Amino acid sequence: MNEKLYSITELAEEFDITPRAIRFYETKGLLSPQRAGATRVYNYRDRARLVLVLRGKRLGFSLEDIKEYIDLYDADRTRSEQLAHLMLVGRKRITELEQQLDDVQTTLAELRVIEAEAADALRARGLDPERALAEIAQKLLVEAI
Amino acid sequence: MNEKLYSITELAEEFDITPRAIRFYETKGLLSPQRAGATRVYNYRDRARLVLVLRGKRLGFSLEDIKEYIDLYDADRTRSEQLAHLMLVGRKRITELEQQLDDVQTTLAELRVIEAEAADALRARGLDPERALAEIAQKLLVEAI
DNA sequence: CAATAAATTTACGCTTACGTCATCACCGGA
DNA sequence: TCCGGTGATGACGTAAGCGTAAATTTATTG
Repeated sequence: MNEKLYSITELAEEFDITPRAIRFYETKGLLSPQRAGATRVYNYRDRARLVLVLRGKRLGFSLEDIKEYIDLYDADRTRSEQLAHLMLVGRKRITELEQQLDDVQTTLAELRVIEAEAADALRARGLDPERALAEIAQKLLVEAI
Repeated sequence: MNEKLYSITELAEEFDITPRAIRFYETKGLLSPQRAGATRVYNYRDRARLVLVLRGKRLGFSLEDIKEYIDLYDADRTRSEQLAHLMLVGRKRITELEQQLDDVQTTLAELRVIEAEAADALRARGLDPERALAEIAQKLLVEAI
């Protein structure tokens, strides 16, 4: 059986992004699908790279940083020097991410306190926080139309 | 005793930001210091608002979100609505950060695999990974000069 | 009081990550 | 053969959050 292929809009819909974004990632060297004529055709490897790109974005990385990260996977491992370099860069990234992990946890703790305080304040006014939340979410939705 | 007052540069230096940033926050309605003639003069309340702004930024909120939060104490909407809105925005951010936490951990695991595989590959070549690492780090350092 | 230093306003610039046309080509179906 | 849909390629637009002059006024200091 042939491997599964995807069109640009199929991928876009799957990940809830636009074809424009996918093309943009390509101009930045993050993707490089085959072409059938001029039409882009994505295989599972391209799809996997896209997944990495989107995860990097959620982590708050720039596309340039993401490119460096992805390039680690594809790094040349034939020369000892390259392997050592890979270890070096990998360790650096690990250190950075460990710091980020710490930051995120601290921030999360702080946000949970804020949320709890807001809920308390609403209850002190005789309101059910969840209901109040649902109502304002609804209101903002309506206003947006 | 009169309350303590601050110039724009004093505040800027204290919080390690630029006067330009502080003026920018003002144009966005986040601060509204008194004026002595044309010169901005900040009191402790203005300073407290600035602290809130910077905290909000640390937590990853937009200046617009931060404005909503700060206006909690001014209220043009009802206070309950503001509180509910705060909860809403806070929860959204919490969800994002929880996802980030997950992503960071996944990425860390992957990087550790890459690092370990590189180390193995080096050992398979009869090299000590730590030495190889130290050597290439040294080499890159020298090249940088 | 002259020379700096500090502040103000105005306004254009910059970067990242796309959004949004406009124009054109191509492919399959009625 | 004409049409609708999909895709491609420019190219300009946009939003956030300031940076960076430039031109001027205001304060401070020797």
